[in-house]
Amino acid sequence: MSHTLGIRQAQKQKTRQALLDAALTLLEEQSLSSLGLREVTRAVGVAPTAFYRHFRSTADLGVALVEEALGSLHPMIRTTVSTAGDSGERIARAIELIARHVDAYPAHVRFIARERHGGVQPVREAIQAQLARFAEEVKTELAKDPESVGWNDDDLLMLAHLYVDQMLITASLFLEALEAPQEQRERVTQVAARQLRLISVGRRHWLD
Amino acid sequence: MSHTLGIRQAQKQKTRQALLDAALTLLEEQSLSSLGLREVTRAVGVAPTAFYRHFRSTADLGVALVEEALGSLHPMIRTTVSTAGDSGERIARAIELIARHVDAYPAHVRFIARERHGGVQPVREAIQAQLARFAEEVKTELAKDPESVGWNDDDLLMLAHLYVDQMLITASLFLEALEAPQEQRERVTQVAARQLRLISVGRRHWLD
DNA sequence: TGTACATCAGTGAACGCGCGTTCACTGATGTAC
DNA sequence: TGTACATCAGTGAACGCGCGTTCACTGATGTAC
Repeated sequence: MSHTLGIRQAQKQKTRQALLDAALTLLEEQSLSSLGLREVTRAVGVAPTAFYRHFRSTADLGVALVEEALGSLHPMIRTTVSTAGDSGERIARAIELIARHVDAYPAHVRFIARERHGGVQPVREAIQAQLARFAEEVKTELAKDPESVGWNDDDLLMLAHLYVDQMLITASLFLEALEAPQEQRERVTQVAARQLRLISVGRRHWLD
Repeated sequence: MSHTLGIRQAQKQKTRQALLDAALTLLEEQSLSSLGLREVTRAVGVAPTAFYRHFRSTADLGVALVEEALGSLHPMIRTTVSTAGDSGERIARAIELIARHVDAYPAHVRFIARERHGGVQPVREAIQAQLARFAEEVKTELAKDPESVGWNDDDLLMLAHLYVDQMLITASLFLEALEAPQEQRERVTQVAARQLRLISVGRRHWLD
């Protein structure tokens, strides 16, 4: 008994997704706190009142966008941290993954960077919550690493946050370089790699 | 021949400052891209049209706020980096300074964190420019440190950026903890100190 | 010092416009029998 | 399978409101003589 969604539900989801997509596009050039409900419905081609069938407000839509942008990222982050290979390879792989993600979902990345400290409280909180989850997951993976022998919980979490923050900084730099010449993107890659390397050197000698 | 400003100029500056102050207060709960010119003038108690005597637009006012928030920070940052003492003392002093700054100018700090990736391009660019200056200045101070013997320019700038980003992350954490119990503020202090310590360990062993 | 004119920060009315929200509605889809 | 009723995603008109910008203005301050 497979669950075919029903025509009505399927159409509703399609409209909802169209609203999310349109909002994300509009948010490339403004903040959520200035995004108008009418702008969004106009871009989709539905009546303004249709908006209310899906979201209470643009803030509510913003929270849904956080889920869309970050919800699916957990497995990727886990595997990136726990990937095999020596330190240099792991760093290169992680940065490559970030670069690809920014290429594939630039609007999502921009949205998160922008609204992390943005003017809409529920959205800020949703992002903080997801990032805290990331940090916990990174910590769990770090704990399994042989390099973490002798580390206490607080220090592992501290390091996990450092990695998560660094990931966002790097993503944000790639974003700024999206339409820049290849040369600049390579400079970002290099700087990000060196920063991660410095952190991993610090990690290796933490218990000295 | 001291330069007393003249009554007219003095009054004009006073109004301009009142507009900046009112805007900063309003921006605690929204982003610049949704800040209205009428909101600001209403808060000050002048006619909406008076706004144009001082700024072309709210974006223009935002750029002025960047200057106000970051322009005066350069000497503080220079001295913090180049301060004497062992590594632990320097870290504690730097974090103490950040905490005090956030206490003294919370609205400025929030504004910078919010608009660094915000929806108003000229403001974003003004912030990036100031942060790039900070990084250059930190690099210059780092270069004078005996620990930097053997470091090349790229690595020094990479480290400088790491410090600047870390400073913003820490400031932002203190901001979130502003009205939280003292306990949480101490946790922020501890995590920030450990992260800086890890970076300084990495720095010490960079050339191994 | 006094006078006549210039400057210009702030005013207040007016404008057209798009906003968020309400409401009763329509008609395709879903469901019960 | 066919019929009668229920559901509900999307509509369209209407509302009151605050927005940014224009314009000609006022009256205190500044300047030239």
